[in-house]
Amino acid sequence: MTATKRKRMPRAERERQMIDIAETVFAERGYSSASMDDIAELVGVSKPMLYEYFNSKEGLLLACIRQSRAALRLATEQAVAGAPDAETALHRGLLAFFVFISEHRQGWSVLRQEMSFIGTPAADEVEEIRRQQTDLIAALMSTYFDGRSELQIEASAEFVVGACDRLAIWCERHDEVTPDEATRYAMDVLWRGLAPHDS
Amino acid sequence: MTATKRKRMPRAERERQMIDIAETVFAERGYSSASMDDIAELVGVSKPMLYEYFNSKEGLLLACIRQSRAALRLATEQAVAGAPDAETALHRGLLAFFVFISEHRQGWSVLRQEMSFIGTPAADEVEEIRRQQTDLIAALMSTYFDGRSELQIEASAEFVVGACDRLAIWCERHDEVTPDEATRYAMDVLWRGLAPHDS
DNA sequence: CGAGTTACCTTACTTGAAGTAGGTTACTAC
DNA sequence: GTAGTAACCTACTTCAAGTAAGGTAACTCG
Repeated sequence: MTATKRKRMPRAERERQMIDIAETVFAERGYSSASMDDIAELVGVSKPMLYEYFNSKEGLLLACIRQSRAALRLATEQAVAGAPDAETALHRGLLAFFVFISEHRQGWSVLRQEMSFIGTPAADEVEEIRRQQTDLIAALMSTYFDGRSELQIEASAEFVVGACDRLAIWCERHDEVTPDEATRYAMDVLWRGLAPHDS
Repeated sequence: MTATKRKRMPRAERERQMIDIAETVFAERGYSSASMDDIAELVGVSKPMLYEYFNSKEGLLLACIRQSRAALRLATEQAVAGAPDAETALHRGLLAFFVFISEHRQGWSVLRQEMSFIGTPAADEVEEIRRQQTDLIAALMSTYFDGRSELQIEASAEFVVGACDRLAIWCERHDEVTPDEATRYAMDVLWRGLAPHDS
C-alpha cells in the first residue's frame, strides 16, 4: 500500500495510460528507436502487458495513430461545421489543422510516422485511418462543388491532405511561421491557384 | 572458375550492384521487413561487405533514396527546361513526375519510405535530399512569379511536392488513372485553384 | 465467510536481425 | 617472385521483439 506499490487498474484505463506514454516515447525517440521495454517501464508494468493489449509494437503505434487521427479529424470537422460557403469552410479547416498541429506536437509527430510500416500487414489499416481525413474533405467538396467527378474530388482531397501534411513539416523547421500564416500560404495556392492573379 | 564461383569486383561496381538489389528488396518487402542478410545473399556477398560500404542499414537505404531522388530530379528538370511560360513548365513538370513514378515503381516505393527514419541521425540527411526537389520548384517559381516573398515561394514548393507525393500514392490504388489524368487533376487544383470557375 | 474464477500481472525465456572482430584470398606493382 | 592493398569471409556479440507458463489480487456466488 505504499506509494511505490503499483496499483492494479481496469483494462480500459491501463490502455489509455499505455497509449499516452507510448505516444510520448514514439514522438521523442521515433518509432524504430523506441523500445517496448522502455515503454513498459515508464508505464510501470511489464512488457507482456503491452502485448496482451496491443499484440505487437506496430499495434501499439497503430493505437496511437488512431487516437491522434481521431482527435485531428474531430477538430477539423467541428471547425468547418456550418460554414456558409466553400471558401470559408476551407479556410476554417486549414486553420484548425495548423492550430491543432502546433498545439499537439506530440500527436502530430506520431502521425508523421505512419509511413514507418509500409510493407507490413498493418499498412492497409493505416491507409484506412488516414481516409478519415480525406473522406471528410471529399464530403465537403461534394457539398460545395457538384460539377466535378467522383474521382476528381477524391484526387483533390488526397491532394489537399498531402499538401498540408508537407507544409506542416516545413513549418516545424520555420517556427517563425504561425498557424495563421501557414493557413494563408495554403489558402493562396489552394483556393486561387498558382496562376498569376491581381491584388 | 565455375559459374558458382562469385567474381571479385571493384568497389564502385559492387556498390552499384548492392544499391540495385537493395532497392528491389526494400521496395518489395519494405524497409523494416528487409534483412541485411537477405540482401547480402542476393548480392552474392557476405554481410560485412554491406557494412563496409554503407555503414548501416539506414546508410544503405539512404544510398537508394539518394539515387532515386537524383533520377527523379533529373527527369523533372529536363522536362521543364525551356518551357515558354509558368503554366507550361508546371504541366510538363507534373507530367514528368507522374510518368516517372509509373515507370519506376520500385524507385518510387523506396522514396516513399524516407519517413522510416524519423528520430534517427539520418533524418536531416533525408530532408536534405528531399530539398533537391523543392529547391527545383522554388527556383522555377521565382523565375516566373517575382511578386511573391521568399517564404511564400518556399512554402508553395513544399506544398506542391507534398500534394503530388500523396496523389501519386493515391494513384497506386487506382491503376485506371493514367499519368495524363493524374497530371490533369493536379494541374486543375494547382493552377486554377479550388475556387469555382467556368469552362 | 471461503472456494472458485477471472483478469491483471510477472519472471525468465526464445528468436531473429543489426552490427563487429579479426582473419583470408586474390589482384597489382615493383 | 613478394609486399602491399583492396575485396572478401566466418563466426561472433548484442539488443530488442515477442512468448510460455505461472503467480496473485479481486470479485462472485454458495
